Amino acid sequence: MVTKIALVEDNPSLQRRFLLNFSFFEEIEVLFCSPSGEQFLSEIEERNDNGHDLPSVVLMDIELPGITGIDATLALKESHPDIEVMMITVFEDEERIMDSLRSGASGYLLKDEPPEVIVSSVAELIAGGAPMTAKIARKIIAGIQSPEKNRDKPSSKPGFDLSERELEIIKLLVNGKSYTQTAEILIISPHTVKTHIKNVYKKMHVHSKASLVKIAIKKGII
Amino acid sequence: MVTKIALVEDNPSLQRRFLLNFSFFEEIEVLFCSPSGEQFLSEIEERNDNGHDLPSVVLMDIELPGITGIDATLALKESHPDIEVMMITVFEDEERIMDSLRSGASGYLLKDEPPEVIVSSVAELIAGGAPMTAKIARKIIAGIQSPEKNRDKPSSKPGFDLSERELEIIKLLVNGKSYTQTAEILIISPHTVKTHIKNVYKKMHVHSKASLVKIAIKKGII
DNA sequence: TATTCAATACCCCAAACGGGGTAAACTAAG
DNA sequence: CTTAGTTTACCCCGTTTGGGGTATTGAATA
Repeated sequence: MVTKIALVEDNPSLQRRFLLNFSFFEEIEVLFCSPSGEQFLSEIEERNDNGHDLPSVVLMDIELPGITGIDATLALKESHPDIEVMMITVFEDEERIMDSLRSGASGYLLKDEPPEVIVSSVAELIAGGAPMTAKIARKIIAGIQSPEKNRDKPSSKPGFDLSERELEIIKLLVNGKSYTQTAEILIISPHTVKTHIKNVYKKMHVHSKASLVKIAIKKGII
Repeated sequence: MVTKIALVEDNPSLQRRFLLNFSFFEEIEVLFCSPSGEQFLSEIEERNDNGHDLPSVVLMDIELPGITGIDATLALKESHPDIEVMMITVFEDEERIMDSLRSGASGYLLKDEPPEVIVSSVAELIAGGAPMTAKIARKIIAGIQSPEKNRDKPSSKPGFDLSERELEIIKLLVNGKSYTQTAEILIISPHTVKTHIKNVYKKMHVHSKASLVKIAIKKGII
């Protein structure tokens, strides 16, 4: 069975290296490769709308121009919870590992893993596993056992490149306020609130308040 | 300054004891006393709609007929985050204490506290404090330091006396589905989905999907 | 048996929401 | 000085949601 995957990687040479490596494995088909989280999410939306193939697995870099791979994962999982995400990155700090898993990634590998390991990890992921090295597994256990690092920050920072005003409006909406009520509280026109929300939806790649609330809570914008 | 409070207590003799005790303190005015969480929430909604006085502080029992005081607190905080809640109960298990605090209660006293302590705790609560006995404070620290008891159950059980079908529909809505999509997935009419949601809203005392999503996540109906 | 409850489905209607525009005023950065 | 970004505000449109009903069926229970 051929597994369709997508890459999110901004470094062109690494991108080429991945594509070359995967070309030797016929069980893997790379559908597309995006250089940023935003472009990746747009590509997914477009394919979804046009009825084109979607990947079963996404190999996601963390450090990217624009939104992080962690936020991109959060947004992807909101609209496509069935697509599996494996982080492939140079970072191995507890913080980013835990944030990735909380965002919905199921695997976590380092960039220097040999191609065979990455390919077999993709298979493991589809089989329902959670591929990662022993070293990373140990850090995850540590992360779970240190509650101070879990509390008060469900994920990382605000993220998604939102402006102050946008965050302010999100907080009110998440707390159950309508556009009209939010407008009254901030003493601006309801049209303005709507404009802000439209921009927020574009930035976060969501299409409803329910999804906004879910992601906002996960990211701790409570 | 007179502080307006409300009581939620089903035991009639305890109810009378509280009312009698508070009558000796002119800084406390008991607006009303409800024998169940549902009746309390309805009373709050009615007063809010009619422009009548709302309490600044609610003394909440946990064990109640119908929904628990913890769920009543969760629902109250969703619509009125400024109303302070102090649990007054016979329970002192870590589980219920933590659940109460997660639901939004700021104080936690035992029913055998002398009236002066309760009255001064109300003042402390309004001043921004978190009144509780040393014994309970110690249990809270323990609760925070035991992550196994935090994970996978943000609060207690489903709660709110929801039926299986209602829970099923809530899960879909919280995951971003519209009424129509939910109806298609469950192979029922969108009218039926709406009927269920109307019933859920009544049970949970919310009036929007955003609030539903928030409470559902807090209670782990994810 | 009678009654209650869960689940189903429809009616009506007004308000809220989501997405597509355009555009002005102001600030900050190049 | 020009460009980019933020905040403000309006237009259009169709869809979704929330709240008020009523009503039938089947299962469980008093």
